[in-house]
Parts: sequence; C-alpha cells; structure tokens
Amino acid sequence: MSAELDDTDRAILRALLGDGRLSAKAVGARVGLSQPAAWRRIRRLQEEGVIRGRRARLDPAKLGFGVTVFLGVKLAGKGRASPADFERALIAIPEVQVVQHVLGPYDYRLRVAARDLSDFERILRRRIMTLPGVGEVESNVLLNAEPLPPARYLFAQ
Amino acid sequence: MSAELDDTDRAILRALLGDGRLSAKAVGARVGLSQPAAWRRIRRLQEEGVIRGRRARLDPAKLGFGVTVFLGVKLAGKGRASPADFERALIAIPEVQVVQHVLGPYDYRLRVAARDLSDFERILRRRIMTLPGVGEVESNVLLNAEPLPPARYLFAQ
DNA sequence: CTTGAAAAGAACTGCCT
DNA sequence: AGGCAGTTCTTTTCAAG
Repeated sequence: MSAELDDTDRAILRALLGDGRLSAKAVGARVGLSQPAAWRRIRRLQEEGVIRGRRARLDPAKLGFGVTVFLGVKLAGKGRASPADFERALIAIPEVQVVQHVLGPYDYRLRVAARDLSDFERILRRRIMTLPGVGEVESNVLLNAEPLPPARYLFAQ
Repeated sequence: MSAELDDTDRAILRALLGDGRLSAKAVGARVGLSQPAAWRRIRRLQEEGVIRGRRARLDPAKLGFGVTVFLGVKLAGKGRASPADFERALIAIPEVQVVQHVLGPYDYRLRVAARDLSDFERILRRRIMTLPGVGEVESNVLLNAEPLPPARYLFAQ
C-alpha cells in the first residue's frame, strides 16, 4: 500500500508542498534533475496516489470568517443514533469544515468556521446542539496557529 | 482587512479549491469569463492575500504514516513555562504537524503523524510528555475523516 | 470585459548513455 | 534509472475595440 520513495522523491514532495504550482523544470532544478526526469517522477507520484492533488489555500479571515472553533462531540445514545445519519446531518451544515471520527474521550472532532463569536454561538446552539444523538460537546476557539513547514514528518528519522 | 468579493470571485475560489492547478483559461470557462479576465481576477485575489498559495496534497498512508492523533494539551504551571518556549519545543518534533493555541478546556491542540500506534506511543511518552510545563494530555486517534468539499462555509448565507 | 495575436514557457516524446 | 534535443501544446501577456 505504501510506496517506496527515495530521497529525491521526498525532495520533490517537499518542493511541491511548498508550492504546488512549480513546473517540472523548477522542481528538477531544486532537486538536481533535468526537466524530463523530474516530470516522470512527478507523474509517477501522482499515479501512485502519493500526490493526491493540488489545492489553493485561502485566508478565511479575508473571506469574513474570523473565528475557527474545534469541537469535540460525544454521541449520547451510542447504540441509538446512527453514526452515518449523524455525519450526514453534520455535512449539511456549511460552516462545518471537517468531520473526523475519532477514538478517545470524544467520538467526533469538528472544525467550524464562523464570522465571529456570536455567529459561532448561533451555529452551535441552533445547528449542532439540536442534532439527534449529540451528547457532551467541548469547544476550543483557535487563538493562533503556529505556521509550520508542511509535512516535516516526512523527514522524521 | 477582509476583501469584498462578488459571486464570480467566489466561483473562482471554489474552482481553485477543487483543483489548484487549473489555468486561468480553465477557471474562466467554469465561471463564464474569458481567459484574461479570469487571469486578472486570480492575480488580484492573490495580491489581496485571499489566495495564500497552492499546495500539493499528499497521502500520509502512502508515505508510511498510517496514524494521525489529535492531542489536547494543558499547560501545568501556567505562569511559569513560557508559551513561546513550549511552542518552540513542539516545533522541534518533526511528527508534530500542527500546533494550535486555543481557548477552552485545553491550551494547545496538536496534530501528530505517526507510523503506527506504537510509534505514536513513543512520540507521546518520550517527546511530548517530557516537555517542561506539560499538564494534562488528551489523545484522539483519527479513525476516519469525512471528505467534505472544501470551503463550503464560503457559501453559507 | 472581449477578441486576437505574439512571446514565453511548460508538457510530453524519442533516443541515447 | 537520467540527460539531451526536439515538438507540440498551453499559458501568459499585450495589444486594440
């Protein structure tokens, strides 16, 4: 399932994590390969599924969404409410950005985008707390995220 | 601080969230603009900082990192250990992918990538629990993440 | 904003080491 | 595997309306 990658592949991935629009020639220049060699490796990484795609990154604040909240949610009647139904209901809320099913003190972790705190309060009370099966909910409001270079774990020994 | 965007801008952003490699011509075709018009809008969105960049998305499992864990961390002696020092120490751990300072039951939320559960156990016990100032720690192991279309909140009424 | 065109650059292909 | 040289296609960029 997991592909075998050499150091050059990892260097290519690191370059594309920094800038997903780099051309094969630019990537090759950074990792010491000619344009065709870099291009063939990039294509291989995409075909193997190591590179899943490239996505623009937006600034939520510039879009008017200044508040990010992480929610931990426990399901109440664990046998009763179907997790699939619960997930579907969550997905219908546009402010819910991420729905993660997790193992631990909570059953789900959510990431919610809101315009401000009162907007978040509205979403939480009227959309999320009212879902069938919702038990305990924990909120963590994002203050500041350290910008880390992406995928450093790739190079963990 | 937040830019004014019309519906066409939002359509452009949605297109680029779906595929960050779309050319101005392809974006224009999706939103009903000519190539130069789309190109100017995209450049403007980048200059305003609405589009922060484009990044390749990798499959961690294909890279040998099959386990993702979310940690909630409370600082113990809140006045004593400097948050800046704590963050610096976290950043030195390559498996730590995200460090978020949050308001709520926990002071920090971390995202950690590990090869497997025993690898995670090693990281947690030897790298994270040993940091000065660490208090209570909560772990949530990612089971499954619902793949949501990105940035639907953009279109929340 | 559009069309049209020129210039530049990127993707892709064979062939060779 | 990688490099070189070449072709083709796309993209950018600049006109002019």
